[in-house]
Amino acid sequence: MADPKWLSKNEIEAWRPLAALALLLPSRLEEPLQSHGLTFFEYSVLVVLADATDRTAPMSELAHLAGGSLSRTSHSARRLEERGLLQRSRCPTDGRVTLVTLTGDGHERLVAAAPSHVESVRHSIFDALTPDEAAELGRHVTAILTHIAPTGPWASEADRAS
Amino acid sequence: MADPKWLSKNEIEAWRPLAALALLLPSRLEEPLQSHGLTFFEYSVLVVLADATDRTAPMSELAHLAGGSLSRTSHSARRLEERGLLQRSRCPTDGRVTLVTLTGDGHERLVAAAPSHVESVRHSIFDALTPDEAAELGRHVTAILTHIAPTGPWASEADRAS
DNA sequence: TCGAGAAACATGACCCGTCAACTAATTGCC
DNA sequence: GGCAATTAGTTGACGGGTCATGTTTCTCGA
Repeated sequence: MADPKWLSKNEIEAWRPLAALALLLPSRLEEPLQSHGLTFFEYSVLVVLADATDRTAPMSELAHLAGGSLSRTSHSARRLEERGLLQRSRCPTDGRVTLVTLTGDGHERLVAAAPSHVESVRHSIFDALTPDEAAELGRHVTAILTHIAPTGPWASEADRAS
Repeated sequence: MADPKWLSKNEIEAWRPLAALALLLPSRLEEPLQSHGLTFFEYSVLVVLADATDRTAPMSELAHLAGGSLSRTSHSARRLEERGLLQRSRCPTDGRVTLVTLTGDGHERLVAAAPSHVESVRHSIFDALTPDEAAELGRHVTAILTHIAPTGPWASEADRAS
């Protein structure tokens, strides 16, 4: 129990459900978007673009904000472009970067898919918790994120300033 | 804000990190096992078998306890059998079920891989939280699991008795 | 008892993500 | 200015998961 090589009983009781959730949550997130022809990651990409100024972002920033690798985002962006939901273009000031822009169709698709996604999130997460519990959960998860990936978009301004 | 079709500000603050974690955690779980030639799901399968009586379980029960679909588990079991880490056999009393048994090699592989996995979990999760926070997190996540998948292995005895 | 339906797996096609190259553009440095 | 190192993206091969379908075995009722 005191052996740091193993998890304590309390840690196991916290870890098991978290592992189960990590295995289950992805499918729960894909499910409501599936009927709209979107992956959760594709949905995340569209959300990031919709929030960006001019609905445009460089590929790298898009990857960073959407939480995917550059390769994954590039593949995804190519497929979304083939379906007309976004558009890629060369950055005029830096020939290396690809600018990704949300199209009108892309925005429509996002607006169409959002309600069922929100409904699913609400039903999956918040129906099971009180507001206080949800806030606690958010704080703890943020602490984990900050710890394992300090450079993520959830980083505080102070961290990013470095 | 009061519109139930959208998430409240507080809910968004809880949801965003959770979504980010759902996107990030899988890769963090795969990483330490990769050098041992195991997927996180394969690892979970081996863990379930190691805990089972006679290190054997029917395919369906294995899928249920490991948190995967039957198809996923079947594919995974076939590949693990090809690598000699487990063995499939026909159940003598019911010809439909496939019994899956952990081999000696499989157990060795599991024992070899476990420490780095545990270390990773500890570093990813528990180094960022106090014991009390970890316990809270566990309770909240369990509440979510119970709510979205009441038939899972985390269900209480009372639920399963129905 | 026998035949329809259900249960338990297996399988193959397809899609997605990763990893490892590779290309192209830019920056830095001497 | 020119060349090496860095940055940004792309691409293709490969492996794993899902979905739909097929197969075998069992159950249950008439």
